[in-house]
Amino acid sequence: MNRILIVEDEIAIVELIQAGLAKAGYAYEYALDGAAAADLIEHREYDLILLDIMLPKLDGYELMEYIEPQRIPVIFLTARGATSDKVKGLRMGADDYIVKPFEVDELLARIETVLRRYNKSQTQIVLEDVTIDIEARSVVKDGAVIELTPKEFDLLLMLARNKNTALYRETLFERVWGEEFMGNTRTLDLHIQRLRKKLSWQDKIKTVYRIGYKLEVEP
Amino acid sequence: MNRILIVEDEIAIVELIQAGLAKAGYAYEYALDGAAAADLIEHREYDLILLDIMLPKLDGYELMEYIEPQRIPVIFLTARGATSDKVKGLRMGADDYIVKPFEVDELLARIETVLRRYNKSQTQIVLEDVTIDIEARSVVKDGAVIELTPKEFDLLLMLARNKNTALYRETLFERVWGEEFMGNTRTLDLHIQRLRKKLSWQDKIKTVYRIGYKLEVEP
DNA sequence: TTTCATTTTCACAATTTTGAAACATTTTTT
DNA sequence: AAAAAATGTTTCAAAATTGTGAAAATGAAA
Repeated sequence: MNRILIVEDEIAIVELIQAGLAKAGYAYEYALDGAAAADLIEHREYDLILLDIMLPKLDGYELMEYIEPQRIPVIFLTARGATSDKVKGLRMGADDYIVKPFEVDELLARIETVLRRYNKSQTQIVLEDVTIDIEARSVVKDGAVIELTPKEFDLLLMLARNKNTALYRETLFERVWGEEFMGNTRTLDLHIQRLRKKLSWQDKIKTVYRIGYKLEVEP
Repeated sequence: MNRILIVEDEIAIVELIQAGLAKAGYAYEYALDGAAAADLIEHREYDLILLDIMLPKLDGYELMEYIEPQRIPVIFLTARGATSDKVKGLRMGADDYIVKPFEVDELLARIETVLRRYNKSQTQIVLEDVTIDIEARSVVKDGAVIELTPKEFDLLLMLARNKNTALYRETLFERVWGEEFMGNTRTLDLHIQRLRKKLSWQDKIKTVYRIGYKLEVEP
């Protein structure tokens, strides 16, 4: 889950943004002035910062200079809509510049775009002690790489994307193998067993009798 | 020098953009309809595409689907300013979305931002003990120059720009060789082997069975 | 034309993945 | 409790994929 810092002194706008971020599934914190923001940035890790320019104590530009060397992406969020302001903000290293008032949906789409550009977006699925990196097609458990074959990986991905949902054997087979399922083979079972063994997930990959399988992890 | 493609059917706007790009020192070409654009994209290399949505023959969205797998950054440039349009464009994979009429200076600043984030403006890529100089087309490892042939260099660059991502053989072949991949040749494998040997990267250039190859380095 | 570096093809080797078969075990139904 | 149905396990060889060495093709430079 991506962590976002909101730096903004108008509490109404903070609340507006918060609601949007929560709905989209981001973790967030906020700071109401520049000094508080600097403090948070120093002590915590963020994937993205939403930054107002006009702030008490330390303004957005000053803060930007402080953030830049840390290479955390920044979206300016401000009432100053003059082209010269936008150019200044972007030249300073911001990744986007949104003028108030804005629509939350556009903000969310632009956040997604910036995170995607930085490869910080949803290329990873974390399930308790296991991390699946979809782009790298790798799986790490407790810091150790688990080698999976292509079919095993695809199967795991399918289970992971539908965690805590019982999936029909037919569904699993058809989606992973891309061909119709005729029930007289032990192929799917075999792959499930191999996954269970490799991940030590005998307990987490549950058999749902007469239905199929379910990956049971913390929600 | 970065190469930019303008896809836009209003000649007045093309001229406006051209003037800006020229002043800022970019190389550019333009297409007045979607079909012409697709043709250019197929035969030439661009670092960025400025894309109008409403176009004759093939619209911007359709073109976007064609561009996306090639990972060329795109800025939508359009009169459609509704939030839903912006969200759609950005979700499709665009890197920015600018509503007409716009100011050229803002466009230039946003182009700069996108190129900066894609490391397209950078001339060096450093991967642990190896430095790739894109302009000089040279590779240095532990201070010593490694001589690579053109194909080897292009292949390495492709892997380096997508480090820690498993790339399909088809993708690699098509992007490095610029022609369609028909699976019955060992050419790609051979070049991979040569790269591994020359860089002593047997362990870093991983084979991803049934998929392709992946350059695995520190993130 | 000859030369030389580069790229590709070919044939085969080595490796990895996969699923069939046969049988064991568990769960549900009768 | 027995029968039936479904799922789990083990083994192993075929199939698919990738690696490799030698030789041929290509193409630019001398």
